[in-house]
Amino acid sequence: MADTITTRSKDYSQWYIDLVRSAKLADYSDVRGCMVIRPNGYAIWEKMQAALDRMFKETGHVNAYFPLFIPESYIAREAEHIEGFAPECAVVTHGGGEELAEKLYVRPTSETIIWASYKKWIQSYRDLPILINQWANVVRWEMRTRLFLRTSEFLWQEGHTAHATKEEAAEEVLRMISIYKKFAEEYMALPVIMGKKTDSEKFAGADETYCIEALMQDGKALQAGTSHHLGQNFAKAFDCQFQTCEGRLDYVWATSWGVSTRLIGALIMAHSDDRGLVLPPKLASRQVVIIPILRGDKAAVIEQAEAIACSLKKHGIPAFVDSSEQNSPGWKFAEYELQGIPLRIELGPRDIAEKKCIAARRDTLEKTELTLDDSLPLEVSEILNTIQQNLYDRALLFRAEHTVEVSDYEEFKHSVENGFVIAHWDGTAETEAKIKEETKATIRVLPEEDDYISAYAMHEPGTCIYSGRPAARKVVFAKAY
RNA sequence: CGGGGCAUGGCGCAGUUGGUAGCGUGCCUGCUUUGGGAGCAGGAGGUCCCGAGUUCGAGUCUCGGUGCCCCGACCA
Repeated sequence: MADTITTRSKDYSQWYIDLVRSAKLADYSDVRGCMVIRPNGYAIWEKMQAALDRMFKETGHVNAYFPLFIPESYIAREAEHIEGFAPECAVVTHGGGEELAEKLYVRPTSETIIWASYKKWIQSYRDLPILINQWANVVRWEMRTRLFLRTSEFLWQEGHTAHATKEEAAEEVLRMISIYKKFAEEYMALPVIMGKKTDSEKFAGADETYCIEALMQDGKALQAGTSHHLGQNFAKAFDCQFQTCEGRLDYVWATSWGVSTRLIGALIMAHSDDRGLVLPPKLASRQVVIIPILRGDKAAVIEQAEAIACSLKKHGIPAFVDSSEQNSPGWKFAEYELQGIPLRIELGPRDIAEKKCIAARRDTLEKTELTLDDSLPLEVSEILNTIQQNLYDRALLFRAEHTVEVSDYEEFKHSVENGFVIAHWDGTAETEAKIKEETKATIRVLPEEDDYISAYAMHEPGTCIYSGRPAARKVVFAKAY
């Protein structure tokens, strides 16, 4: 018997772990809370990186790299920042066998070390804006970890920009959260709600935090990306002033934004099923697997399979043939379904005689016949597009079916177990905290998208779900990862 | 940091009142197979987490460590 995965209905959390490990995406390491990202998992990250990196560059950003180690004094510069991050930092106290004069923090995020450089680089408004992104690893000493979703070390990208005006920084914050939304929806086939965080859910050191929130199959929300307006907080902490075009001195305005390997977790939990991973074609490094049925004239079957792979590759579709005789076709079907290859083509002597092949979709498990002629690459390409679209539509439908609007607190408590709950909030941190304490649900997002706002009449005044006081607007609640 | 659980071939597990360490799967060799995780035969692979103790004898009992996983509080 091969690996079996716990079903989602039996134990969602165990299903997730089983899937990650049996699809060979990641493995536990001997270091507490740290994981090994295996080639199958890393390939997804590389596809994500490629798409995001292109979008960043198209909007004028450049890549750079800053040190892994941050002097303790830097971390301590910004009050909220150190309060938020210091408790979960790994700290280096020795180097070269000697105790260090100043402790070095392994970066939990790089605002401080980057702003130490920006201070040196910025004198005039002519030096602005600075639009830098960094691909890096960061470390946060988490209490409890989960593969991809929360590990002590993780991979991410962090953009850090510097601007002459508050407005320009605000535009950047929105530009980047919009890119994240576009990426989530177009590449990950993952519908997300874009909007603002409440003050208590904000990034440590930010004036405003924007986020994209996604819904997983178990009804829990996952923050998939964030973009922060840092105001002048870090510029002030690092004494970073510039001369404006009017000749005045002013502090620089800052943003930072990031997504991490957590996106891989989001991808898994949004689309996959009890047979294993389901990958959107745009993030699959291998989109088509061709499985020859080796009987009769084996060489002829393999030759035909290779020919198909070759013609697909010529049309930009990454395809490969598994002609090994060590495993049966049935084994291969199951294995590549587990790995989430979007499309499988089965090809045997019977098919070749009839000039056709079988195509099996991973998302629906449907099998269809395709004709073996020059139109094949085009047909395959269309199926892949259909799969990509279907995954998005399916996830969007799921979200719609798991979003409810409530005005009664008892109903709220019940509904919040199943997905997003839209309700009126009086705008106070006290109410937010009480609700979290009683239900473990948090305010995920104050939506900023017109479509979403009008669909749920988010700006309609009403009565707070908890306090009964007047509420200016509705917000989106959920239990979160 | 609180509560629970686990530690035995690569992986998953069993191991009775303390008495020669086993099963499934995977791996290697060969043959037969191949349209939904193939069959037969042969084979390799173990400081039973670490340390002390009890005992003629400890995977098993006692004490002390360590590590990991799960459930909560913190978090992308």
